Amino acid sequence: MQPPAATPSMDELRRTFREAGLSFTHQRMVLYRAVQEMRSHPSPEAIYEKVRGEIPSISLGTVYKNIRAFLDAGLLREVSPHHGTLRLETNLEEHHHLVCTRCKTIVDLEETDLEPVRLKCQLPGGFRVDRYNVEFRGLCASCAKMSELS
Amino acid sequence: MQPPAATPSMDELRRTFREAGLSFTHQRMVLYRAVQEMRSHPSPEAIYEKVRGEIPSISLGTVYKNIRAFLDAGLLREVSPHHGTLRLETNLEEHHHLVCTRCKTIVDLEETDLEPVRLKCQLPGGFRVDRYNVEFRGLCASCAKMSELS
DNA sequence: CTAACTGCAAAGTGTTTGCACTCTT
DNA sequence: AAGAGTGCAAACACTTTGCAGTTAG
Repeated sequence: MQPPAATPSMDELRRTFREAGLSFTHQRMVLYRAVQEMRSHPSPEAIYEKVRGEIPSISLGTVYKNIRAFLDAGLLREVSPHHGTLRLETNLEEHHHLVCTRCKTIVDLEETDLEPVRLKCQLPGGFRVDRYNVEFRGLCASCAKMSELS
Repeated sequence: MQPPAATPSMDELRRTFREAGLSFTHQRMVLYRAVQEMRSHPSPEAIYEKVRGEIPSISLGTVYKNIRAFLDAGLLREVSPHHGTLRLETNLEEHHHLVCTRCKTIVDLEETDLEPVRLKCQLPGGFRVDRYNVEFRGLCASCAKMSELS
């Protein structure tokens, strides 16, 4: 269901890091490989636990610093643009979201603004869906304008 | 674009709270109305700021406790099931998510598993979409089984 | 040799909890 | 009167930051 997650060779990694402007350290390499091997959308803590098997002396701070470096370099992404603070929803109807990834503004789209989403495949065994929601990510008008100026 | 957000009358609120098993207090009422008036998916902090205009002595703790009460009662929802902890994404391709709201597991669906999402309307002025992602929420097989037992 | 990275500990956020007091029912 | 809710402060969980020592380029 996922591409085979071919663990990249040392040399490929060297290049990847260099292109991202990151120097090649043992910790960094092990961290990167660990995340690639975990197909499970891991948390920093989960990555830390896994990597400790290989580098027992690694610190959680290093894990966080490297995750941030990977994110900034576009080597990794965050699942949700709203981790960090709780955001509340008043509209209990089925609806969708337009999210500005810069200022975090959320705008609702009504369900009827979209053609219904249709699955072409079966869902993984036994998963019971309650509802779905489409999230469009991008920049709102004012953030888009600001980013053009730079 | 949103239903008129008719601020509920005192009596309607009394009933709403009673049905939710919540007693009717001044703070609660002002909080609830404030959230309904803010069509902006507010954070707890934003709600606190707004409500302080009306009840300067209210505490942030009370705001959090009431938000939790509203969430538990289904009067409010969280925008993201993953606020709280950073979750990382290895798959940089366009794809979608199946999320178990109980154990927070995330499973990827490939883009080709879905018919393309089609908008029936214009996006609000000037919004620039980079990508979109469909999030199916529900219970995974094992969590579904566990919840049947209770 | 210099700049970047690591480990550790301290500081920051955002959120929950415990407790004495007050208000709703 | 009993139970629920409030305010305040302390405790927590998650994440970032600062710094001295180490390593990569």
